[in-house]
Amino acid sequence: MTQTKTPLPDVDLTQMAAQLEALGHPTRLALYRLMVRAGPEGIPVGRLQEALGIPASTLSHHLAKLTAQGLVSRERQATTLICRADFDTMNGLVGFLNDECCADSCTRARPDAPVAADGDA
Amino acid sequence: MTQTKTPLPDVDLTQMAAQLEALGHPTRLALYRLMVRAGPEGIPVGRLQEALGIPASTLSHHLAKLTAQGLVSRERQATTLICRADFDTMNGLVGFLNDECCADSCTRARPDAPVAADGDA
DNA sequence: ATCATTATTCGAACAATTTAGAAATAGCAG
DNA sequence: CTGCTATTTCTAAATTGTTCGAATAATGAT
Repeated sequence: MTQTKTPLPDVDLTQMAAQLEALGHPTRLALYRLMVRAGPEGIPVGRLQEALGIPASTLSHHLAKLTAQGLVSRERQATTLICRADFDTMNGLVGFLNDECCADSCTRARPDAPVAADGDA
Repeated sequence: MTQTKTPLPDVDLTQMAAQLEALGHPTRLALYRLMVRAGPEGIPVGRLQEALGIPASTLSHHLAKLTAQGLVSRERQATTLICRADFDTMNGLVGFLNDECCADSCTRARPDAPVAADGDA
C-alpha cells in the first residue's frame, strides 16, 4: 500500500484497452469462460476445440491473442497443451473497471472508492 | 433481483463481447473514463474533444460506438450534446465478468459467488 | 527412424475498423 | 434569412483483424 488512491495519470489505459479488446470477441470470450469453468487444473486445447467446433488454426490464433495479453497461460503436458485462465490479470482488469470506470452505482464492490476526485472545474 | 444466480446457459456472450470490444480501444476507454469522472451531470462532446485532441469526426465515430452498446447516453442541451456514462450497463458488464469470468481469486467483490457450479464433466 | 497425435505457424483471401477532411444538420442569435 | 457554433454524416484510404487450409514442430510409442 504505497498509495491509497490511484495517481490518476493513466494507470495503464493502453494495456487495459488491449485486454478488453482481447476479451471483446465472442469466440475469445467463450474460450476464456471455458477456461474459468475448468478451474485451476486447466483445459487442453483439443477440449476447447471440441467445445467450440472451430478449426484448429483459428482457435490457435485466438488463444495466442489471449495469451499475449496475459489473460491465459499455457503449460505443456506430454503432447497436449493445458490452458488456464490467469485470474490475476482478470482481477486487475475488473479492479480497473471498478476503480476507474464505475461511479456511485458501482459501490457494491468498493464502498470507499473516490469515484471522481480530481481537480476539474 | 429476479435471479440470485445466473441461469448459466449463455447470459449474453455476444452482447458482452460487443461491450468489451467497444471499451477495448484506448481512445474509447479514455473517453468513457472522462465521462465517468464527469459524473451524473455529464460532459459535452466539445469538452471531450479538447481533452483528447482528436478530430471531431473521429471522436463522433467512437462516441457512436459506445452509444450503440448502451455504454453511453447523449442528451441535447441547446447546441451542445451532453454525454453521460451509463453505469447500469457497466455494472452489468462488471457483474458478468465477476460471475462468469472470475474464480476463487476474485472473491473480493462477491464472496458468495458460485464460481463454476455447473454440471461439470 | 518412422508414425500418429497435438497444436502452432504460414500464407492468402476477405471483412471490418480506424482515421480524418469535407459537406451537411441542428440550434440559437441578430 | 444569414451567420455562427457544435456535432454528425459522408466518403474514402490505410491499417488491422478474421478465417482456414496446408505445411511445420513437438512429443511419445512401436
